[in-house]
Amino acid sequence: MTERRTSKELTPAGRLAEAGLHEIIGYQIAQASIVTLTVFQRAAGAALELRPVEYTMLVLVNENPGGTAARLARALAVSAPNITMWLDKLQRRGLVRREASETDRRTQHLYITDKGRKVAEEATRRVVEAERHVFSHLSMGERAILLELLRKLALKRAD
Amino acid sequence: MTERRTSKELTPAGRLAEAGLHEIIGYQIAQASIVTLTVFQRAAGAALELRPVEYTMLVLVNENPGGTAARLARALAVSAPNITMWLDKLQRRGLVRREASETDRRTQHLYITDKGRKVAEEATRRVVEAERHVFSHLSMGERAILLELLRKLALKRAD
DNA sequence: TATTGTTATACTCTATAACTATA
DNA sequence: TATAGTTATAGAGTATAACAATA
Repeated sequence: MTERRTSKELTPAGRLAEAGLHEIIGYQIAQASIVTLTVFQRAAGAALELRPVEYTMLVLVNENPGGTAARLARALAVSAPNITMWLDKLQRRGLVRREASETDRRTQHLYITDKGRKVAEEATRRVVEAERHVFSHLSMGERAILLELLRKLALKRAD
Repeated sequence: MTERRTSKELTPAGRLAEAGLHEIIGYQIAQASIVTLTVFQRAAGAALELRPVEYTMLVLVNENPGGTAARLARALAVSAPNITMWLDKLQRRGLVRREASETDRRTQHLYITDKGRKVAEEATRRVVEAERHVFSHLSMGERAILLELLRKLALKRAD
């Protein structure tokens, strides 16, 4: 009676009943992130020695030259001491550069280096390609809708 | 030129340009999970002293009485030593119960306690209510589609 | 040989507080 | 007073290997 369940009612791995979690967005997001984190790690993280947060930082610094560490920390929901640590790591590897501000001497402006840009672009190529492959069971339309709804969800973040 | 961007092209928090990440599912999932983790923590985690993984374990054990720790670990992508630690915690609080198997003496069957069931149900009530409120800018249809697509995404997990 | 579960241990990452410097 | 950034430190969570018991 409880054994003959359709796969839609079972956990993606482990085959456990999960009806009570079916409508909980947080659970489905967590399950989905297991996949996306694995995809990132295999496609780009391992080869380029980048954590997800490091990759995101690189891309954001690349697209927002002169941005500050504080804004980066807000965008990624990472604490101030934490962003310092990650920036230290990226700077030691020569991927980003810190520059003292002339107008506000407390802040520092962030810039990506040529090396950093190459790494970021290579990582993006790899991730995009890997996701295209792994998620090929979703149509282009479904992927577009998913991305749109995820963005809408994330808009609920406190600024 | 680069300042007057529509909010759709900026990070949900911090207001940084993110065009290069726009089509990356992993990034959008990560941003969305910042929201859902916060919602969980505020609505249920803090009051009931439950981590997301603990809540999920409770629900899955409740729905799969007699299931084993190994299957639970697979469902949650948690390592074996890790599931032992989490089960220890839940058992110490009297929320789950371990029972030696009679057919396979290596395994142990997991059962939720009455206390554990109450906690799980209370947590679910709180999370469902909180998500309904926080994500009210999504229509019922949009939420249904989002859940369906997330499930489809998560199906790509290796078993 | 492979699997279940546990212990031991080191490592990564996070959270908090305290501090400096500046606005 | 508030903010940007750093340092110090403790704690949470994870990963790995090694192990015992069983299949």
